[in-house]
Amino acid sequence: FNTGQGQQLLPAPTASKPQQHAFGSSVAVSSLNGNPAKQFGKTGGMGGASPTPVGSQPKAVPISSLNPYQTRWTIRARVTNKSQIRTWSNSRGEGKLFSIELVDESGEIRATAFNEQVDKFFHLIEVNKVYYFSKFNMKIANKQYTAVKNDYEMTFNGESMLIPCDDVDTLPMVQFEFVPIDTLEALKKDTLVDIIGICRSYEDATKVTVRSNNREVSKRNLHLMDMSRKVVTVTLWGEDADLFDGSGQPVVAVKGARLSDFGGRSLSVLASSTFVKNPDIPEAFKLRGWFDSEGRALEAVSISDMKSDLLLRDGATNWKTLLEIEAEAMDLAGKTEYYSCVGTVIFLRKETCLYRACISEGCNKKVVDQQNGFYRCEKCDREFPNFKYRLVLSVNIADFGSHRWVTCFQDVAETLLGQNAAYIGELKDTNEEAFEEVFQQACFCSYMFRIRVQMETYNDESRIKATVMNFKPVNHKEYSKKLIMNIRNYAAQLN
DNA sequence: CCCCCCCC
Repeated sequence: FNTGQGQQLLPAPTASKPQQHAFGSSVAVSSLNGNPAKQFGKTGGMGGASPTPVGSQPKAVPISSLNPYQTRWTIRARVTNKSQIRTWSNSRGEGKLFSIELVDESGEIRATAFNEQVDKFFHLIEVNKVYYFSKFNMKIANKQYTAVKNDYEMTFNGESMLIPCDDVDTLPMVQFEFVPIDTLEALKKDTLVDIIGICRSYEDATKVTVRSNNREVSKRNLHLMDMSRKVVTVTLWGEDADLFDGSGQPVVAVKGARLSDFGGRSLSVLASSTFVKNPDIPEAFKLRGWFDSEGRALEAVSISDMKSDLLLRDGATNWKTLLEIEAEAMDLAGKTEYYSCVGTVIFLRKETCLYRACISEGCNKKVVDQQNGFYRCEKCDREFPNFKYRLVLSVNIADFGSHRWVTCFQDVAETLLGQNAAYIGELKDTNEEAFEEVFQQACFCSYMFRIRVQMETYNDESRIKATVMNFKPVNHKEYSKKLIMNIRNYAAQLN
């Protein structure tokens, strides 16, 4: 067993970072998989080839001192999270993996095991237990995918060793860095955040069918409120959704929830997130006290059910240029994205914008002219003596870098054209000049658009399907501010 | 070497 003692004489690059004591809170997590590790005690190595000599105690360095340039070290850390085993298959190959999250007094780090290492180590590791870890590979962590606060990650290899250690009370539990709910609006979509709130209310679990794989999965929304007086909707998935009991308005803490821009701002609890009900931490007690004394009486102001026009506010969300939308559509693969963009209407496809729709309430299906004064709706399986015009308007919008066809349905198209569908239909049938005029008026106007983008595939050919959800006139003051911010950000990237 | 995490 190598203690890596020499390493401690070297400067530890991150040991003096304030982050090591910046952790707000620490909590024990109950293990989700009842999979007790064998207790080899201090003298037996697990997984490694060489046993530890009797009576010797590995000398541990702080997690915060780990880096890719020093390899002979041992850390002593508590396992605060352990994933399930997952398989993957992509162009670079396939395999299986699991990962764990480790905490000591100095910080935290994630470790991932692949393939043979999964077979060797998965069953030996138990959540909340403390182990000595040595002989791991180190690599740069991709912060995009983890809420664990470390620049590096450990990877299990054939030499890796872990030795169970009697629990050390001084070792912290899960580490949170909570952000107040009212600050979520300013954060980028997809950011991973730690959140704590009172579960003020919660919905029943429902089944949803996942578009990409046609699988059914449970989901359940919770509504969390914190001392910023704001409420955010947090979605649980699968078994977590089915098993959650929110009775008694418990405190809920999540490490590594993903920020979405649905409804404004909402959160999704991922498989990699750590979810804790009524955590034993000071923030939870403070929140409980605040809620019981005053929070409960406050009106719930949600950041997750913004009116759609508010989604066009700057900072609300996901601004892109048309080029960026196009570039990102490539890896959309069956998923849906929402973007905000500024563009100018450069063309309207007026010839095909109207269709004759079924008049029964809420149907709107296209009807077939029976040439006998009646119009047949296949969906309703009925014939009617009349129809109503509805709009499906293809609009070409342009910005400085690109242009794109987008679809506007009924209400959005009526607003864009400044006339209702019935009137436009009437003009088409009776006054071609006035009909033309409507479209000329609508052309070359600039707007802030909220656009839904999906990748559609017809016989092996993919194309971008874009729908305008809503739009509003360009607020030039707001837009200029945003452009100036972009320039600052680009300049910062160059440095 | 993963990094999918779903739905409105």
